[in-house]
Amino acid sequence: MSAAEPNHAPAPAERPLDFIRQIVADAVAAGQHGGRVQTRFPPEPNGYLHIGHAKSICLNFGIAKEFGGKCNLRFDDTNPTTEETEYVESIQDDVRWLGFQWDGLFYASDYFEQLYLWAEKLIELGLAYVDSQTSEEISQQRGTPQIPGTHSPFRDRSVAENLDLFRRMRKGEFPDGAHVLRAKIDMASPNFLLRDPLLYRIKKAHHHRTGDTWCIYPMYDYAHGQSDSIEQVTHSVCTLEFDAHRPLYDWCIEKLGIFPSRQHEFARLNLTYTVMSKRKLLELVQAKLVSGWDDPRMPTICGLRRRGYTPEAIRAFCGEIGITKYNGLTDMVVLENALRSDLNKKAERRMAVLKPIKVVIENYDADLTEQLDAVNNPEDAEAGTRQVPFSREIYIEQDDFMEEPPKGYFRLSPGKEVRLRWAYFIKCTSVVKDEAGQITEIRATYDPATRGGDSPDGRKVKATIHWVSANHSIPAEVRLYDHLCKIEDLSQVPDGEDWKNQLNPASLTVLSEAQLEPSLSTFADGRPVQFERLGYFVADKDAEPGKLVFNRSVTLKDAWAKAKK
RNA sequence: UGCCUGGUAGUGUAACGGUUAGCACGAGUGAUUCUGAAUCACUUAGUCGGGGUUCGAAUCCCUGCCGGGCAACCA
Repeated sequence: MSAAEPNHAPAPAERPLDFIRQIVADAVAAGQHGGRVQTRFPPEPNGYLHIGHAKSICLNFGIAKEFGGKCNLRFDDTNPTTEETEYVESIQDDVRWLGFQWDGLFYASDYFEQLYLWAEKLIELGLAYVDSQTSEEISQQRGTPQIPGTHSPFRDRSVAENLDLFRRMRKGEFPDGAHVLRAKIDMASPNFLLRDPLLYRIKKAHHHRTGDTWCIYPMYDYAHGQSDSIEQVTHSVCTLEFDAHRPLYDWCIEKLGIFPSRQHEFARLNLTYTVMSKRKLLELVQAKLVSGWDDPRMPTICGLRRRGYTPEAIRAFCGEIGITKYNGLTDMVVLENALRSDLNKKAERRMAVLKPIKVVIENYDADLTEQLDAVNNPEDAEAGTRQVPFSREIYIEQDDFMEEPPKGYFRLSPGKEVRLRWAYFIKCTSVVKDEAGQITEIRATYDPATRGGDSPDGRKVKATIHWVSANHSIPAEVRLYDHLCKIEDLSQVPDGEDWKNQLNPASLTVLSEAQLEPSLSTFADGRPVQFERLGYFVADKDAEPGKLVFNRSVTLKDAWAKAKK
């Protein structure tokens, strides 16, 4: 590292370099590849991106940016049976939305011809052969961790025969599964991936980009490193499970004598109370246990976006969690705090009553409506003020009234006085109940001298509560979200047990009776907003004319809720 | 049982053989407050165990324990 030249050094990073960035910094300092840095983000278009991908995106694009390099977006589309254009498009949307712009946009399928030619080269070098066994036979010969594998009876076919068969595989002369191309490495290697790994398989499937041009497709291990090499990727960053693949990655590049991209592995992100596997997320979508990939409970980028997460919050989160090889479990509150911290600065405040109960202010003129000034964002003077209508009948939150308050309860109760935010002090005089004994209405009086919320006599109230004017408020549906899963660590679900049993049945609560202050109608455009004392919210796309729908992005911290536990 | 990896407060991380082992989140206490929010201050708590090497070890070596990964014609 060069703390060497303090004079014209850029602002020092607040954080020390993570081990990947350190590797890059060392390479640059050593003048490797002339100091050029090239990374890539290589998703397979077989699902939507999730927050774990965001970690990788921030890393790869971040490195390129910080070291004056470039980062490509490359679709790893070597398996036509699982990949779709829908995913290609969503991935591009999500990467852009996160705030990154790729330099090159590529597909592994762009390289099929080159990859094929290199496969012929491996055959000619005697390093690859066509195996005509079934997958079961090949699998059985692979051996076990303790027992070496055994050679395929086809392992010593001549170069000419291999070449002929491989070319005919390409031409489509054989059905799926009839032959595969394998590398000839070492059936006794302790690393299974070197026990003559498959390079190509026959798949007479329609590819989302190459159509029916090909009927043989390269395997990941054969395609990935060579694609990196073609793009002159200097640092190929991937997750830990590919660690064991590195020797094969290096083997291909070395035998082919092509640009030496190098692979480095970091730990993937795990978050509490959610799932982070494309397979499981797809399962949720297909089983309709969520409304889609963008269900706000999903940890997908589009789900988080719909939930009200901002790119800034996600990027800040990714910067906070660090990059290591330790396979940990990050607490969901870290993500939530990243959002709170971003939105606290930029979300305007409004009042909304989620579970309303009516309050009648007995000494307030029934014909009167006042417009009261309210601050839009105490954290941002630029946000200005607005006017909120006040009248004799208002709604407050059911949770803000208790007929028999427990110790430590500051809010409204019989005989107690609270402040209505930006309005008046009110004191509860009585309650009205129905036959069942349910409170249907709260009666109160207000103190005209406290207009605006300040008491001239200096008397204090313990609580300030939010409210809306019953005659002016607009109804809305509000959706509250909780953890997708009941348990913290989904990886602890034993094999053979359905992980879906751990889904949280209370992950979605729909409140259809909410009442909003009138100015909230202008938030239908999707700007984030804080409902005072409740949390951050965002309008949902399900809204229709006359029917607003808001999603709760995240609650505010709530010391009272915590105290009650 | 083989190979590869990893193990620092509750959680996520920093330390590059040389500080009283730092930071963030959480938790707790207090101040402040027209959001039980935010903000501010303080407190809490850690090098997986055992051996070695060294003047000095979280760091290097050995060993044990624990976690993760690896035997798809998936990526």
